[in-house]
Amino acid sequence: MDPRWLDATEKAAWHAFVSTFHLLERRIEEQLKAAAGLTHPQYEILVRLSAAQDRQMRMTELARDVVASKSALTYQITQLEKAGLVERAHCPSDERGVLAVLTDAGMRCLERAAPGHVEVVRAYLIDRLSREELHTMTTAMRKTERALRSSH
Amino acid sequence: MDPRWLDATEKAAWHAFVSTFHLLERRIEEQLKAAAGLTHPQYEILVRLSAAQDRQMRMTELARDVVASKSALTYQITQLEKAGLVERAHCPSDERGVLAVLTDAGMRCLERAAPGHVEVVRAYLIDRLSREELHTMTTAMRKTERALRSSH
DNA sequence: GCCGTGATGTTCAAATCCGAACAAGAAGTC
DNA sequence: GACTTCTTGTTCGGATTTGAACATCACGGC
Repeated sequence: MDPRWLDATEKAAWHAFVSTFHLLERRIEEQLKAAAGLTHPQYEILVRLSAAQDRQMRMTELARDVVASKSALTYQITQLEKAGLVERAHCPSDERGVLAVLTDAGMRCLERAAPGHVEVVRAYLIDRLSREELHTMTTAMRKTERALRSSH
Repeated sequence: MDPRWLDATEKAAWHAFVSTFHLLERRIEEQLKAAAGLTHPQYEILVRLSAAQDRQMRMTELARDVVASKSALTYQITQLEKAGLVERAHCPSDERGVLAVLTDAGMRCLERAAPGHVEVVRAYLIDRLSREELHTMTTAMRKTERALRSSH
């Protein structure tokens, strides 16, 4: 039986989605590298930690949040630790557990990088969309996110 | 002066966008690897070539289309060449130019992988959105894409 | 024609990501 | 308590990406 191919509208939607993401990702990497010597994954890690209770999070939870594999997170936390932006700590409630803790230097680094980052996200995405469009996009993305997270 | 931070709605939109893309990308990689031993970038290359005049394209143009760096494309074309899915040819009109040409084996490989790929894109994104949502998302993505492409 | 500027594609080292394999601890069952 | 199963985080090898440097060729002005 023949698969249901994508029609022109659907193809356009998919293609625009993928291309735009990659282009935006590039611009973001460029900005973060210049402003604070960070990669996007690293920046995302710092953001989550800064928003977390006591500025710390379990490795697995953090990996889920930033959508990274466990090994990728291990690598990035090691890098951030070398840079003095994050520290590892034992988890009191679980002997196996490791906590990633944001240091003061990490917080300052984040504060230095954040304004320029937000600027880019605004300039190329957020500020170009109406409130209506923004809401629709969020709804759409959430549907897909839920489906993907629940099916694994 | 203080930057205009993202409010809750904007932050939700941005976060949903990034997370969803990464999750979907993972699922796509998984499907393509299982179905045809391809990565997503490789699949995208085959798709463009299959749609191009004479199933061939200049390296630079192809790189722009799939949003890859020149060196990344060189690497992937080499991989696809080893697999017999693509061949390199001299460009008649430009002595420096290189043409990537889709082989018959490449076409067959694409035909084998495509149905399952479309299935995933449908199941997690396209079929979950109304025609209205689809259109809004495309418009939104295009605005950003244009802005990013024109500014570099 | 010649020179300066740009474009094209490749190469290289370094950084990063992934997945599988692994050791260690938690959690549930009997 | 002993056993099985699951979870946690790391390690390792291999694959991929990036950006800079490079050689080659195209193109415009003069």
